[in-house]
Amino acid sequence: MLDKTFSPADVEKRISAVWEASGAFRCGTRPGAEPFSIVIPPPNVTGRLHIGHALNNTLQDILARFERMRGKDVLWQPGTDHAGIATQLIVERQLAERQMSRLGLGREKFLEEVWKWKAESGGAIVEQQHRLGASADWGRERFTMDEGLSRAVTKVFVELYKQGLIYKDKRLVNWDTRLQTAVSDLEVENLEIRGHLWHIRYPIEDSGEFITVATTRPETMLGDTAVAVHPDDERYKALVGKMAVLPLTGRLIPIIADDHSDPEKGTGAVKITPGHDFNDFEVGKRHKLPLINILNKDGTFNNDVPAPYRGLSREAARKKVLADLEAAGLLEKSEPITHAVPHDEKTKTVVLEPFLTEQWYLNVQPLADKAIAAVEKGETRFFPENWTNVYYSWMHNIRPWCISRQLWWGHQIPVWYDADGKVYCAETEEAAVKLAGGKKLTRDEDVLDTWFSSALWPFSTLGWPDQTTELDRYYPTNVLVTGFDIIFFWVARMMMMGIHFMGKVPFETVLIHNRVLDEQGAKMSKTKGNVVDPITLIDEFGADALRFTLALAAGQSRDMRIGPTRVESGRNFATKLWNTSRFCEMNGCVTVPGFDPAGVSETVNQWIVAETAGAVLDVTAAIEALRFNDAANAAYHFVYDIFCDWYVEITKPIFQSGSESARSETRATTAWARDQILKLLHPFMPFITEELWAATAPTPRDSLLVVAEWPSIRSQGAQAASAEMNWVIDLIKGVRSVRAEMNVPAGAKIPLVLTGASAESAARLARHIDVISTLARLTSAESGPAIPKGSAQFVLGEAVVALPLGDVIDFAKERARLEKDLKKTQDEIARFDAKLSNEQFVAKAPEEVLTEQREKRAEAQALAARLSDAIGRLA
RNA sequence: GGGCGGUUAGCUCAGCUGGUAGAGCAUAUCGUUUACACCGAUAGGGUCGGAGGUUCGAACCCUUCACCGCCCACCA
Repeated sequence: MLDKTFSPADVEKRISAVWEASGAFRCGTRPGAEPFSIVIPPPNVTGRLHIGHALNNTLQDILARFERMRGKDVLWQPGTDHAGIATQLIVERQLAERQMSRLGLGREKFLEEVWKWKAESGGAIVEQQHRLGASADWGRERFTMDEGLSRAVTKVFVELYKQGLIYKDKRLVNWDTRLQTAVSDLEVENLEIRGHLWHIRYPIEDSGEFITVATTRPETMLGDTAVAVHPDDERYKALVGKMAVLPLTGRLIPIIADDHSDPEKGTGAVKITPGHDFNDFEVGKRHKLPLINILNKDGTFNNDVPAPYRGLSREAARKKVLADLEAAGLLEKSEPITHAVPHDEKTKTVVLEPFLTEQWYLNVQPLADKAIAAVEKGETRFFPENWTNVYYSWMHNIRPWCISRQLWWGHQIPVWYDADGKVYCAETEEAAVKLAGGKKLTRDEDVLDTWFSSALWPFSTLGWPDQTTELDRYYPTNVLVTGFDIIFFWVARMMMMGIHFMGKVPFETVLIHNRVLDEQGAKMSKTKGNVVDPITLIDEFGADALRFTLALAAGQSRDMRIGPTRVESGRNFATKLWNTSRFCEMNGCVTVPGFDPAGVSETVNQWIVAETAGAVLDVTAAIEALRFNDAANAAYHFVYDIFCDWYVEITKPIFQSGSESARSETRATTAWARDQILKLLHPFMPFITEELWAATAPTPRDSLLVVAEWPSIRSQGAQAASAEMNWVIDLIKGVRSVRAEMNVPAGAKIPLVLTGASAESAARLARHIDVISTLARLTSAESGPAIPKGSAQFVLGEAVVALPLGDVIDFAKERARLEKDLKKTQDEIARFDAKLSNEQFVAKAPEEVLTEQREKRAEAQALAARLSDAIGRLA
């Protein structure tokens, strides 16, 4: 017997264990079956599941479970990412709390600490994925720093190096002054902030004149090596070639002409600081200017600036430079402006500086060309399609990828140097030493960008570089499910690496899902404190409720809003499902082995079979089309509006007073329909459906629901049955509506007379009299020739339904109600007439539209006639 | 500066190839009839952001404007 209420917590825990023990999530157990594979976007191993993950994982799980039920050999590949910077930062912070430091520990000890932290916290997010019900092949879980994946990383690096695509270069990078590592362009976020534009006078050598430059970063003037003006700028033509005296340093710097200078901006003269500005670096190269580095790695000023500024932070230096310029009378003015300043994309802090360092770069251009072509050829498709443009625009403007990081946590670069600094790139130290002819070598200290290993995920997790059977069977994967924020970071790079190393795109479809916002539509962030924790939601409402809510919200728009009130309605739906299953159980609706839905003879059963078949088609088509919201909606509508509201209600009088054969057929059909519902909902709500699947069967089922067969239904006589049941439903609805408007007490039973009815309608009434009487609360229901006095009336098809209410009826009210309906109908007719008398419309509209309009007009006409007839009879 | 989304019922959103709008939540009224008050019945509620245009016909196509949001860019 099912409990009175559904308690998700107990059930989820138990069912999880059952699935795990059954091996249902394992790939490769269905040898002949068509493979279907998805790789999970690996979350940060030490992270926590956030609502975005919950959405992402839910959608993947829906696909995995759906395809598994359709008989495919499903591999959903799970795993986690080492997340270099984020993880290293956390561990450094923890060390700081214990008065220890990374540098103090040294590389080896520090890495031990990180591994320890990974071991401690690394299970958490995977545990959370389990709680969500993720049906990944957990036995195959991978970590980007696993031995096998590390081998893939090394091999890829070495190959790319040999191909000349990886090289070392000394140029400006985005330097994180806090972590003291390079970061890639993608990790920089330009944020608008309020600042000032300072106008500074640079004296011209041997003259009393000045040239005024405008800058938002006055402190960098200490590293200026030129002033640039536009070649065509008449104001400054005479000054080109002269020297300016750089204030505070006394250095002489040339005034040069360069297109970079924009006469419209600032003063039209721009200070050039090649060591600390990307544009100026280029200008410097063009004009062979010296490059002065004025910063230490931590962002403080170094010894190449005049003594008073040495050791100052950037902020302090700015203050002092401005004060000193002011004192020297060289600060002309400052105007407040808002301008974009590079921030660290994760922490939103101003820790980045353009900084001259030597780094490893990957020339991605040739890989990008192939990756673009693959999408153009349709080998990989984005869904929704408009994300293709985002992919293209970035790929078309791709720049060399800075892949080295000055961190310790990550894949150490497989490069060794001899005493002369000569490079030996090899997969192992032994191989490098061999290359070097036995010389003593030291390894490159740096590690690779985290995304370098993530880029290999679709094949490294399948065993590459070994030629495994999994690689053969599951690559390329079918669909990648991810958010738009990592199209560049991850999707694009997987495309490039996949094509380059596997010769094939890594996935056929890229499903870009919504970004999750809070209920007010704000981006969730820890600082704002509006983060919705999916685990809290699961605790409160159950995993099924959360999943269903997420699926329902997963439309094609860019964002979705999620919060407790929405999940609550998902919970209510789960409860509904639970309760309707209890109803089935209480009425002895037990699955009948070998039940043939096409063989039922009761009209209502034929109807529910047809409706079920329709729902199966809708849900199936929607999931296939990756339209999760449509799929969830179709299932919801069927369960709620068709099964619970009508079928179950209609079966009540049958169970109570139907014939033995009708009752037994209806029991079997109800059980069957409930089973189909459990199947349809399983991808969305796996726990409760699996629980009900077992609990509603008197003897153990042939299989768990998770591996049950996805329904495909044929039904017969559907159209006639549907027409009949829809007529019955409309009749009941009509009565209920009149009762409500006439304020007939809910407890009061009333008689019904069907007048002007066709033989078919009369027969329908007779056939379903029990059902109609119960659901419409009638004392009697019969066909009759005339409308009794004192009747409320409504039109049903060709017939008029009369409800003789006697004293209860309020004639004024009834008249008003009917007149309102009549008015509405007449307006409709007028609209049809206007249309149909429009020659243009008649001439140009397609025949079927015309016919349809004529039919609708005729219907409305007939309805109007009956309504006015009814009104006439009231008098 | 370039690009992309969005603007539909009080709120959150559907509306796939053009035939004058749907759901959930919320609201109102009624309600304990064999599951379910995490419920049921009934009802109200929209000039589909504005303005033009194409069309017999536009929420849907085109132009333009407005507002909101996102992404990219070498914005001193």
